[in-house]
Amino acid sequence: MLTKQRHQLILQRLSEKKVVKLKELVDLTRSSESTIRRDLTDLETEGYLARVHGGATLISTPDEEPTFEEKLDRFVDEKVAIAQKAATFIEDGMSIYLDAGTTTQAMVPFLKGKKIVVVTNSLPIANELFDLDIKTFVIGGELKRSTQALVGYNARESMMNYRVDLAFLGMNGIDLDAGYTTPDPEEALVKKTAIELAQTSFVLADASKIGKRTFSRVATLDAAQLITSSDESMSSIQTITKVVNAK
Amino acid sequence: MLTKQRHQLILQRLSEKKVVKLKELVDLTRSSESTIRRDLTDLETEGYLARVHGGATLISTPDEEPTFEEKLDRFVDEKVAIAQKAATFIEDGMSIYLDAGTTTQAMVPFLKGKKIVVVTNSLPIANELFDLDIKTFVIGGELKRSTQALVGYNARESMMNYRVDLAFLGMNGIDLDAGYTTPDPEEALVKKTAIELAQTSFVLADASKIGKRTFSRVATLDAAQLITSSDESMSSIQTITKVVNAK
DNA sequence: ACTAAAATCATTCAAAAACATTCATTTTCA
DNA sequence: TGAAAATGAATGTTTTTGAATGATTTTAGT
Repeated sequence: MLTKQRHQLILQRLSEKKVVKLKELVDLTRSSESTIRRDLTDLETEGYLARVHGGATLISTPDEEPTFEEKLDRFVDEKVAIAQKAATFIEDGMSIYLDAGTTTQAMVPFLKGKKIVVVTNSLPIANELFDLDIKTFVIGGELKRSTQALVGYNARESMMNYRVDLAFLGMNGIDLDAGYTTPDPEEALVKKTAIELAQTSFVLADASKIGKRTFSRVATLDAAQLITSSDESMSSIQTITKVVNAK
Repeated sequence: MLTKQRHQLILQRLSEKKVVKLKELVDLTRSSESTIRRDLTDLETEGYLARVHGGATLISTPDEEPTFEEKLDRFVDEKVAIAQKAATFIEDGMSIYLDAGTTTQAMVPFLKGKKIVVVTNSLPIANELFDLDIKTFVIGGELKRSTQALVGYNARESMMNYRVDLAFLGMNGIDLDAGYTTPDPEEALVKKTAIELAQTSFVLADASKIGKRTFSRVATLDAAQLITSSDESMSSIQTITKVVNAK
């Protein structure tokens, strides 16, 4: 593989994911660690990226260190764009399911004023919806520590009482072969159930999730439309399910 | 996971929750305590957060005044006394139900460290339990505006999946003739169900509720023990059910 | 208020991961 | 063909990490 091509690949991957691991690039380009290291050093001296231990990240703004708020914003930008796009599918009178997760949570502000009913398994989302005065149903279940989501068998049981028009799900892995995947089996069960009870399902995922596969299988790609802002592998996924570009 | 990524996760969580516990971040990032401590010290020196004992907090958190309502509540001391008394009935290994309400919520601090399982229909209580690291199940249902409680038919359905040793309920009216009453029929349904599925039930009520009667009948007085700090009409109620004095 | 127990903390250390550097080999291109 | 450039492996060094230890703070009980 030509040096130019590798550099191109690296920068592309970086612009999508904000940070890349060295090992990741080794796999991606099928070249040695040494080579990737050299590439990263070169690209750094050319000002395209910043090396960090374990890989590289996008360069910070040229003039000044971004403030705390700005950094957060940049991190959230992609999620918000996806969330906003997702919210456009919601019409007055609909009932929707909002899965736990930062991307789906980003949808909440865009629901303001809509005459809808929301079902969710996320405590933070329920709290936000409460503030927005939106009719909200919370499913039962065990409160999971890391994500403040309600999961497990009881959650599934409780969900079966609802039917929604649209379901919006976060996802950790989207892969052509593996389909939609997430690390925790109990969360996977909840997501799976959500897809079952919704008329139409959407998966919200930023570019970093595309091509990834994690432990628990949720569904095949055709079970839900994908809303993302990644161009990468869009074309191949599009042969299986509908893909919405949030840009 | 790359250091940069951890830092971003930490800042993101922090901006959402205002304060984070170290343990929480360990769960979230799946890295060791040591690593998180190092991250926090780094981020602190970079000026992104302030470390506090047990975790970290946003740099400029204007500490919230106790709300108008809280200040106005003359019964706050009484509530705490009742809550503390109620908590003494809970032993390790038990499963308990905590009804939504300020008095039952006051029990939560007294649960710290107990090896129990809690079922609740209250979002605020679930949030507090989350911080205390107590195994928590939330029942499903509609989120009621005024109390942030989950109520209604679906709540009842969802509750039927659990069996608890003890149930602790708030109540608006305790009257010799009318029994236990509460204003909202949907909440009454939930309370009634809780009493059904618990082996032993307790009603927590300050003096202001004694002798009152409100719209919806929950149960007769003998269906639950009463924990109160009122001497008034204690004697007459005692002929019907067990009364615990919290003083 | 005081003491004991528990939780959290800073510090240290060894293992693991990632690193820069060197060098022999392969590729490229004149 | 031969020199320059690029590559990958080998080496020893540095950084990062998680566990262990004891110190410190917080909490609970009297």
